[in-house]
Amino acid sequence: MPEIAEVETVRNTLKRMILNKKIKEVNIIYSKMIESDIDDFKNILPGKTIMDIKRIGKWLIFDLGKYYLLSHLRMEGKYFVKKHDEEINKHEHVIITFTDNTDLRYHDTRKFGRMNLIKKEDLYKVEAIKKQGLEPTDKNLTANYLYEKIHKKNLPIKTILLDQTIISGLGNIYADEVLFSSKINPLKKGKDITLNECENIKVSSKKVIEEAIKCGGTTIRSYTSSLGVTGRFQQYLNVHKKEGEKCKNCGNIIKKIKVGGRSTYYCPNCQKEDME
DNA sequence: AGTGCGACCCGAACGC
DNA sequence: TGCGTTCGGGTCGCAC
Repeated sequence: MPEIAEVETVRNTLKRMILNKKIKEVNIIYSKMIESDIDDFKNILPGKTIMDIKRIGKWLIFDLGKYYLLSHLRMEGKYFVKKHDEEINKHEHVIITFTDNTDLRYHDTRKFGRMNLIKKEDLYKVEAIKKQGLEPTDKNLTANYLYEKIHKKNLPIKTILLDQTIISGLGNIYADEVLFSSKINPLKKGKDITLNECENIKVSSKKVIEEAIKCGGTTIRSYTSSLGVTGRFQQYLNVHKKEGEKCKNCGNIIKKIKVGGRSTYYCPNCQKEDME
């Protein structure tokens, strides 16, 4: 599933492929994908040039000059660059055609992804963007910042790590990996997390995300990043999707549980419940 | 305010 | 084998 490392990989790949291309026309096949006005989307995009591609948390941001096109891939969103005359795949929902007759095609089997065309000055009026917390690589992400955000919360730390308003960009895969690396039980409540553990979470999230970005992200289940790029990080996963396998650290069997409705993998020995 | 949970989707995995 | 059912996963919105 696209988490911060996957989105970053998509961003870098797309920058190489479509930067400076000029939009000729837009074909919206599945209109629920577009959160902003559909007519604006069709009318404003033609003539615009892809000036830059940025990212905030898991949001991909196409810089079009006066406008930003925001794109959230949710679980299975991908981009492909194809020739305009290639047959349209049934999971391709939005097609942006450039003046050189290549397409940027948004592909999403689950149709969960969303796009939003906004004026640049309105970026921080978008609620989801405004609320984004600090990224794992942000220098301002400190143990104290985390401690302040979570020490009154009664929620399991796993659930807290998925909250984008605290740390931005972690999803279900990396949250499990960060907790394993921090040796914290996923069910431990926010209010029971010590400052020292916050330091471990900070260090681990930075390490896990930087490694994952270096590998081009994780390819798991149906998720492959765009353009045939296959992430290599899955071979470095320690717990996620490893139920029944031996912990690489201690040899105990990795367990799978549900936390806040989400599948959660952990080592019951390395991440004991009563450990501080 | 904080928390919990269903809805959104549909391919894959599972159960019989 | 074939069919019906359940699951998963990020985020939002609503209920408590």
